[in-house]
Order: sequence, then C-alpha cells, then structure tokens
Amino acid sequence: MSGKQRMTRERWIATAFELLLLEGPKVIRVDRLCTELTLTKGSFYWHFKDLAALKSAMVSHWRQVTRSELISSATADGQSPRDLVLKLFEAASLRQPGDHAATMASIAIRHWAGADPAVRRDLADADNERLAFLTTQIRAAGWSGAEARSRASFLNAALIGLEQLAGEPAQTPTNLSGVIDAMLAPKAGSQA
Amino acid sequence: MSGKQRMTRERWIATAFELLLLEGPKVIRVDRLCTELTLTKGSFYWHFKDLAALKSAMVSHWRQVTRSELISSATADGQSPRDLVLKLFEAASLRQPGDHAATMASIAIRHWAGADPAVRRDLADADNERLAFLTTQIRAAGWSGAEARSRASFLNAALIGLEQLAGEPAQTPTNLSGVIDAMLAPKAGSQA
DNA sequence: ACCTGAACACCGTTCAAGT
DNA sequence: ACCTGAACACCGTTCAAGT
Repeated sequence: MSGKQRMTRERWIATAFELLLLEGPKVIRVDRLCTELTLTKGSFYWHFKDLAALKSAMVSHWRQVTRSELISSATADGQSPRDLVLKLFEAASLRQPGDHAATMASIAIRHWAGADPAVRRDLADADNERLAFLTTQIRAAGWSGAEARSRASFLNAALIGLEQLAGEPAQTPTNLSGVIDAMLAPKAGSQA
Repeated sequence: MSGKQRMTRERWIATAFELLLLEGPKVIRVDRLCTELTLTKGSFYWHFKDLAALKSAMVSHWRQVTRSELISSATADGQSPRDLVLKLFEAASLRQPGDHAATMASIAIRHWAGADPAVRRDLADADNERLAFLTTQIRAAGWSGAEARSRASFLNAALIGLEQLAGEPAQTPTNLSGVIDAMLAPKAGSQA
C-alpha cells in the first residue's frame, strides 16, 4: 500500500479512500495517512493545502467515478428503462455484508458538504445528474412532465438511502424489481 | 441561549444541536460550545467524559424524539395506512428552504455511527422501528409477508434520502401522494 | 454538586533546509 | 519537484483547587 516511488495527489487520495472504507471517518487525519505511507507531514502539505483540500479532492474523484458509471449505463444499448433503473439500484444496494465501502464514502461526503461549499457543489452536481438520468428513464416508461420528475426525485432519494444502508442487509429490499415496477408502471387504467 | 443557571447535560445537548443546525458539523467542539455558553471546558468535562460522549448523548436524545414521533403517529386513530405513511414523508421532506436542521442532524448521526458502536446501535434501532411501522402499514394496505417488508425497506431508504435532501427543494418530489399510492396500491388486477 | 484555571497532549499547519 | 524535521498553534483532556 505504501512504497518508495514519488508521491502524487492521486496516491494520497486512493490511500485516504482505503482507510476511510476500512476504518471509518475518524481515520482521515494527516499523520495517520503519513504513517500509512511512511512519509512525513511536510510531504502531505506539499500536495495539499490542508486536510479540507484532501477531502475536497476525494469528493471530486468520487464525482468523476459516479459520473462515468452513470454515463456508461446510460449508453448501454438495448436496455429497457426498467432494466437501467434496476441496475442502478442493484449497484447501490447489493454489496457483500460488512462491506462498508460505498456506504462510508457516501455518508462522509454528505457530512463534509455541510462544512465545505466546494464539496456541496460537487455533491449537488452528482445528485442532479443522477436525477436527470432517472427522469429520462421514467419519461421513457410513459410518464410525462412534473410527475416523471417527482417520481425520479423519489427514486433518487431511495438510492441515497440504500447507499447508506448497504452495510445492513436486513434493512434493504429483497425485491427491487417489485418496487421499481411499481414506480415505473403506468397507473392502472390510464394512458400508456 | 446561554445563562447563569447551573448547567445540565440537557442544556449542553440542546446547545450542541442548535449549533449543528446553524453552522454545520465542524462546530461541535468543546471550546466552541463553551464560549457559546460562557463556561469553561472543565464544566463540559464534568458533564461528559469526552466529545464522543456528547455526540452519543445527542444521538440518544434524537432517538427518543423520533421514537415518540413515530408512536404518536402510530396511535393516531382513524387514519388510513396511506395517510400515516404520507405524514411521515411530509415530515421528512417538507422543510422551509435553507432549513438545514434535520438534514444536518440526520447526516451527522450517520457519520458518527461510523466511528462509534453505541451510536450505531441507536441508529439501527431507530431505523428498524420505522421499518417495522412502515411494514405494518403496507400489510394493512393489502400486501403480505416478504413483499410488504421489501416495500417498507424501500420506503425507509427513501425517507433517509429525503431527510438528507430536505435542504434542496429542487431535488424533492412535488407529488408525494403519487409515489406513495404507487407503492401501497395493490397490483393492477390482483388480490385486494 | 458544579465550575474555574492552568497544565499537558495531540495533531494540523508552516517553513527552512535538504535532495 | 518533492521531501524531511523541527517548530508552532489549536484544541481535546485532565486535574487540583475553588464555591
């Protein structure tokens, strides 16, 4: 995990994520990262202005990843809206038990957003991007206008909740298709 | 906000919540609370073992409040399951713009849970209690067994997400009844 | 019982000096 | 360009002494 090669911002960021996922939010501290990488604090402060800058960079990185995941699923041809949405939900909720990974990242990022406007912007961008994707899919399923948007923001909220519950399998839905069908299916006895 | 009366754990907790809601998670620090209350740190450490103990006490308090809210709504007579569930969702998502109140509390609590098993227990208890309530309502709406539980955990996840998005009205559903009806209504052409 | 004030410890941050 | 090592500052924590 450490090494003798020269350091880059990316390696600091990657290490910070590893520690966050393994040991929780308390662990993102300068000297903790330094002992992990067998470096001194001066090295850290050459790459980052301060701890907040590292966190901000972690969020930017996370934002890139979620963005490209969204794009790759949006461009997957030949999938029904239902399947695309379902895939998003499976990614958010189906993790191995005890895997606090994305759970911790998601929670930490929303927490940091409360103290840092730059983080808040990245997070809002990511949320809006996913919301737009969901809205598109629900429109494609036959809903239009405000109702599609309303349902999409509900699904988006559910995704946020599921990401944070991913470590607790007892609290996650056993039948994701069921709820997604319920949200996408046209009203009984109404327009297609 | 401060005063000359003797201090109690409850006043520390209340002040900590006020600061959290007004100024974000960074503000829960011993000397920040002390200047707010014109007291010295020794006073804080007479009431609490350390900062983690304050946070833990905040979570216990929050847990009491959410618990009693749930009970009072569960015992409201003459309301349909639909109305009871809707009321929960309105409470979670309809806050005045810029009111980061419950938003910050919800996020902070989930963040602290990552570092403190006692917090994690309180949080899991609260989640499970709400999940049980939702499951009951969905059963009452005509769904049975595993499917009711699955739908309830989806609704619970949505509630968590909505609590955290409450500060961003652009991202919350405009038609909550619509999504709730979709989740509670029996399948088109199936058992009641 | 509850609080003050000073001491100490830890860790974030800076910086001059090294390669 | 990238890092070390030591210094400093901030804030969490302790504790003897006060009321």
